[in-house]
Amino acid sequence: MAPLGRKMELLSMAEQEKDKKALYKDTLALPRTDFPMKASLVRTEPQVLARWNEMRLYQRMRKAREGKKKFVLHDGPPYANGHVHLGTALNKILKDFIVRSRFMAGFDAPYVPGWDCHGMPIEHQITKALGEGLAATPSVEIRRQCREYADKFVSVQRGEFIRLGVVGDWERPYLTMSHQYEAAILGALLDLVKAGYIYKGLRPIHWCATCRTALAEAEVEYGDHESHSIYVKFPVRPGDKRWGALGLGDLRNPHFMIWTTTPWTIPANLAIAVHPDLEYQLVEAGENTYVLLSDLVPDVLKAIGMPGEVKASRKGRELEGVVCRHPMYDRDSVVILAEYVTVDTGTGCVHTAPGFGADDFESGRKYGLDIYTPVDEAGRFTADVPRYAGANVFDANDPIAEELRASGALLARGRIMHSYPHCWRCKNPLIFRATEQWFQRIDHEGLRERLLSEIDGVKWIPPWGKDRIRNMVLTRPDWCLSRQRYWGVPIPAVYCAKCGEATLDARVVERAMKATAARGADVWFTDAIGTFLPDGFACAKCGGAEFKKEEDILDVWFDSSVSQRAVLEEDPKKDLTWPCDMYLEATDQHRGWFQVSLITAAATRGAAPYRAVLTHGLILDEKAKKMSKSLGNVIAPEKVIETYGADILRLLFASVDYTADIRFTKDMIGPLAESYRKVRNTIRYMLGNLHDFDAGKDAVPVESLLELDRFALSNFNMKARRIIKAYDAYEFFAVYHSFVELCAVDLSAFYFDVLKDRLYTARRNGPARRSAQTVLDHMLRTLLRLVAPILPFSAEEAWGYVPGAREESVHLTAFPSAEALAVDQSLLDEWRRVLAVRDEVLKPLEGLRKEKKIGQSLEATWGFAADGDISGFIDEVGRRGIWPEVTVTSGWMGRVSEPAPDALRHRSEAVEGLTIFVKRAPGAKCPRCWKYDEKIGNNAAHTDICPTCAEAIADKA
RNA sequence: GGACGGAUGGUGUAACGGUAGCACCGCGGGCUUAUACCCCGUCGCGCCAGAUCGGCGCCGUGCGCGGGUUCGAAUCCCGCUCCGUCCUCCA
Repeated sequence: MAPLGRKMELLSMAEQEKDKKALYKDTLALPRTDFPMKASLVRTEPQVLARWNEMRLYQRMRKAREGKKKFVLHDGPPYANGHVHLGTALNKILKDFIVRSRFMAGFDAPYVPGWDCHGMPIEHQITKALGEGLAATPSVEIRRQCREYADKFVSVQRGEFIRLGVVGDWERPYLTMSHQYEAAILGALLDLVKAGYIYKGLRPIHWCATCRTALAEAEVEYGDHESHSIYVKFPVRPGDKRWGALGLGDLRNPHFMIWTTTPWTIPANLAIAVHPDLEYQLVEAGENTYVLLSDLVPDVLKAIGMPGEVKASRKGRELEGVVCRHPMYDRDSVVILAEYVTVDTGTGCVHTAPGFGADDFESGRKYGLDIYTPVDEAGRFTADVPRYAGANVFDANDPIAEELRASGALLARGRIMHSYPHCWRCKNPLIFRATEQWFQRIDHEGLRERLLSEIDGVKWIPPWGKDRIRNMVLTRPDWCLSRQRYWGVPIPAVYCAKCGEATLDARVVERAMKATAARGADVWFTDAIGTFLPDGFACAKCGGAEFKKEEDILDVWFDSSVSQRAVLEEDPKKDLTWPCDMYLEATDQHRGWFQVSLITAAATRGAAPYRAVLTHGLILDEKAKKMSKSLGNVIAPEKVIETYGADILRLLFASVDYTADIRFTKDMIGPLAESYRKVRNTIRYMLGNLHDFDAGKDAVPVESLLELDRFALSNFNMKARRIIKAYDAYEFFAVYHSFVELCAVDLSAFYFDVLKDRLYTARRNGPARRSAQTVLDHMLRTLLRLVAPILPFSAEEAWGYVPGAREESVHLTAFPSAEALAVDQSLLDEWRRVLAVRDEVLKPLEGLRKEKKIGQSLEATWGFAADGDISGFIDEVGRRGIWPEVTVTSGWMGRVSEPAPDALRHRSEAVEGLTIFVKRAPGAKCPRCWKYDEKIGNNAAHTDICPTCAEAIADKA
């Protein structure tokens, strides 16, 4: 241990050193800025929002591009129910990236957001709240409450979208429940009616006999239910030609055997379905022969308690067209083919009642069978059904089974527990029932082909979107437009009071439309039917003059399909265009909004309403499961915003490939916030070093820039171009990655690091420092603009600190033009080699550090030995005085023939024939610039600093 | 079941059919003139060596699996697995 006195002496020397340092520190141009390193986005973002609101940013942006080429992104309306979730946030943020970046690319990019207001989820909420009172509540009152509910969430969501930084016309969004919009819906319907697209047809739906209403899938609860289980035989009609052709004439008493859990549907049986590709066996049991699916023969024989003998077998396909006799009535039941026949339950011969089952209905359609639905609203058999007319269908199960047994048609009977649909409200079991609905034809006037050719003309991003929607359109059935609901736009059809004939008349629709334009769609419910009927209106079928109003409303998809008309076409300010430039929604909208909009537009306007369609994936949780409220795995955007800020969420959405589904996990946010900090500090560093720079006065012309600066500028411009190109292609993840890499690698790790010495120690207003500042100023202003669409809050905040003249908001500026981003390719090529050499120098410097011979690189110097091209190159670059700056060393020894004994040698692998020698730099450390110099003290005025520093402060101190 | 996607290190994202790269995280070191910042190294696991360059073992080796085409495939082809969307009156 050193004696005490010695220690004190050391201390005092250290302090002296410190004083000296402090003295010269004042002569340095260290970075200075008030732009905080710590973002505090949670606090600052609302302040930025307030400023935008005050300056009316959106309106200013529009004004700034008045008369410029438009880019119209048409907003797909989110549903006005509940709070914004991550998926909606992703959608709106991507839209905002586009609106802002198209604006900055020079387009006039209006954005009118909207909401989908009608529909089930809201009605569901309201009717649930009404409970028992629902039946006594007039429909207009239910609709009023729905409207109120929608209104509430429109304002909730509007606030949330604004908080995300989404810029747009929030003062006049469109609502599908506005009078104007509702009238536009009827306007579209009117066009379709006139053109002959609309017809009335049948469709099977879930029906609650107790509530006497149709149910949506969301209102259906699946729960255990004990059903009957019966096996019933259907005799093949004697002398049936198809059967005869099978060559099975010697089999006695051929029957098809079916199994069902709903005996009450037997009266409506019209067919028996078999699988075309499966094998069926003809099994003799007792007096009869039964057609059974081979795989199920043992099970069935066991169920009916009879031994059997296989006599023959046939493919299901061969059985098509065989005619059987109905076991209860003198009627046929024909054998048909269906893919949905399964091999795990029943007999492989499926009882088919087209009026009472989904699959049955489709099969019935396909085979042209009657959609026979002899059951009324209350679930009672109609007069059409002998012996059971008026009976509740569930009550009829036993008597029907009994009748079948009595006639010998019943082979076995039991009970079965299985999952069965129930009514969400009254909890009673549901029936499936075909009902009359309004449809839009898809094959009318060649519409389907026109849809397909329109699809070809649209740009789909990503490209496979085209195949997806194409295949959907290719096979989609007619569009069922009616819904047995309250909350929507009514279908202004009328029913003849006398004969029940339904009529959808253009004149009536037109009257309804006009009244709706003035007072909203409620008019259909409030006004007398007579006000909608033209003079002398009579039933086309029976001539009756008394009518009842249709109570069904339009599918809400029809509402949103009309937005291209209601919003784009009827825009009162003429900001928007038809068609628009882009629709942007999640991939599920290929079936949804993209498709319905296309159908309505093509049918009523003859073309697609969009030029391009961009789709994104859905948000998944960490286990790659879809985020949904029912799974309880949702992360609310607010959570992210409250903790990190909207810019972080936006950055995250920018960083991922949105074309695929996006897995969203908490641990994604940490690294993201880190990238953000990197970018923020890069910006802060530039701000700090421009505190005394005014481009107007101090900028250096490009040709006079130092070579390093010219290289950095060129390199920067090249990447800036790449980023702008990525914006043009809507590849925000490419923007993000290029941007972060540019900040971290090109700027922070190289240019800024190397530049420090010059910025801090060179003469404040000397050409060397001004040269660097000129480039920094260009970089800063460009960088902020490039990042503005993705980080609008931070970019704006930083913009406020940029010294010198600037626009009021970064969001009122444009991306730099190509000319402003000049690239000197030969310089870049040359510097690629410079940087390669630099990397080779850095390696042995690290070795010196490890040996504790140096701390900072400035404590070292280096030389080289080389042969070939590289040798001349390094010499040549050295003559321009570039090496010490680029490697941050004190001086440069040049070519070394005999390395000093204390030098560290590094033979390069990357650059052939190159060896680098590094060693501690000679001389003393200049307390001002920290470089080592042998000439310290040569200057009389400043005996303790190096000549360069003495020069730098000559006119100052 | 059908249509359409997705599957690269802890995370995100790249690579004309020819060395698996970049950023972030983590870990180690340096700087204190970007002062909770910045720089460098490392980053499948383990071991050895040492002025420096490094060496060895094991597993991975394209991280969904298995085949094929090719001198050579992450990249092209085929089959399968898992996940997602749609086919459903949720929007």
